[in-house]
Amino acid sequence: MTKMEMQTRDKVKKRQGISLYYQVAEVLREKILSGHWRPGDQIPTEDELCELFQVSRTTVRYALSTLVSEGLIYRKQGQGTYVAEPTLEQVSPQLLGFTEEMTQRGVRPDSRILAVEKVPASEKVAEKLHVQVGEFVILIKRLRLTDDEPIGIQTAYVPFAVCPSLLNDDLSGSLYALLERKYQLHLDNAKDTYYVGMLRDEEARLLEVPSGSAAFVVERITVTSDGTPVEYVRSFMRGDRYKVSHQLSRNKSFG
Amino acid sequence: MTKMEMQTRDKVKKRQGISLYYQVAEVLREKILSGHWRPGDQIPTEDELCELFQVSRTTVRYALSTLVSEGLIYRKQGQGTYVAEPTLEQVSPQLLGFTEEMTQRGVRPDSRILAVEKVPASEKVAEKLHVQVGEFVILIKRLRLTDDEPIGIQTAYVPFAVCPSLLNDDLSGSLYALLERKYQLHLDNAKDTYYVGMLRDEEARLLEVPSGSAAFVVERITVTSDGTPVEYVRSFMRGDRYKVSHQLSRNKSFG
DNA sequence: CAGTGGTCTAGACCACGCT
DNA sequence: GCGTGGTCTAGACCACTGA
Repeated sequence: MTKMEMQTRDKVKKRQGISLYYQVAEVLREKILSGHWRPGDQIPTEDELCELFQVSRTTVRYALSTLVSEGLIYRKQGQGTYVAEPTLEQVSPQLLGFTEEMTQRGVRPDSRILAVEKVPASEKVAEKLHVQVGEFVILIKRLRLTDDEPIGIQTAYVPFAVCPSLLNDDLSGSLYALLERKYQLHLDNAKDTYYVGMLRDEEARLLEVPSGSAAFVVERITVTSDGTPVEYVRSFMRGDRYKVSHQLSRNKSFG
Repeated sequence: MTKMEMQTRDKVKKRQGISLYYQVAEVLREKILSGHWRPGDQIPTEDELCELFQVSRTTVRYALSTLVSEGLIYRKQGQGTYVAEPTLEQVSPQLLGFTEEMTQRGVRPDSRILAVEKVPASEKVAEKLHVQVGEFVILIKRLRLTDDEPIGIQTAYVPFAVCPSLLNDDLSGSLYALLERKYQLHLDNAKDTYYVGMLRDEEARLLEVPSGSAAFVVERITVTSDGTPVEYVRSFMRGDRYKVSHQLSRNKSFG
């Protein structure tokens, strides 16, 4: 397998507050998800990446570590770093955001922001997030895409008190990355509920399916290590294209 | 919360081939698991750990990163590093049959047998059960009810070789109970896949919903402890009444 | 403001897998 | 031997938190 070349000398420099390792990871992630680099390919060595991006080896290694943890690449000591096989289906009961889930499935996630607003919590949202009715929450409504095809519409609610400046953040990417990286929240677990729903006219139009089509609905409440709910999200996924798998075990833990 | 002190100046030096960061992590892990440091406690700062172990900050941070990924500690920028709450029940979702699941949900399960036959495995069934195409399997098709209301139609396939006399058994109750008690199979785990499907005329009639209604489809492959698939079941549940919940947990690796 | 973790540099030497 | 990733140093500056 030939080593992959970087075509462009990608500039990664002090782009307003984005860390270098994050930018490096971004570029490499794109190479992989776009199919520019394919599973099994060896990517440039760490020294080459240092040269290409004009950053230190520590920075390159930190970027690579994040990609390893995402399952996109793996390292072989004494040999090189390689593009991993895409994980076919999400089987582990691991809590992943949309961006992370799709990356792990080996498709390229994207999103279009439909709405970002500060709104008073409805009764339902208040109950889910353990806040008072009328208390401010941030609503984030996004159209989600995989490989440029619309796959679902997600409406997330985050307590305003938890991250007041979220309104100013770039919400086109991973919300979880923001919550963890910028707001230092320690997401711990979530409860997912799956059921069948119906798409209304506008939703169907956005998802490019006939009005009245069935949707695979996912409701999730995400809580941090100290038990605080930080996100309630309802996702209407295209019923014809989305599925979820889980591993269940019989063992009643300790008979 | 008072900052925890290190009592001993733990030696971490070139212990034959064990890396420094690993030794540092080992010592800290022991402090936490032994209860010497308790959840919520702040551990020594990175600079203090450098001093204590006489290693560089990079090494300390790498050690801490491994503990973060293990969920033992978490960091708060500008504040410190703290011992995490132990993860309460990281038990993966429990594998239950229909009868067990509904009993646990507090409703009365019942079923009507629609068909029990010995049939040759189709290509799809053969693949799922790891048998040869055409090899005999037992098909069990049942209408499932809760509190006397039809809720779903289940079609299960069990390799004939696994329990040849299943045809003579009473299949109106729990199949899992039969497999475990009578056939001494040790059911271990299953993979569930959920997606949206469509009900055909006859299925809709049995479920007492309009033809063409959406169904919540569950596909399950159940395997025993030795990895043998013993059941492949596809369930068309009423989309208007059935939902499934799962607990997911975050296990960040890096960041 | 001082103190914390977050990011980053420019080196160094080691352990490993190949030829 | 040579090139790879693995480990490690001794600094530096930044961003965030709390008093």
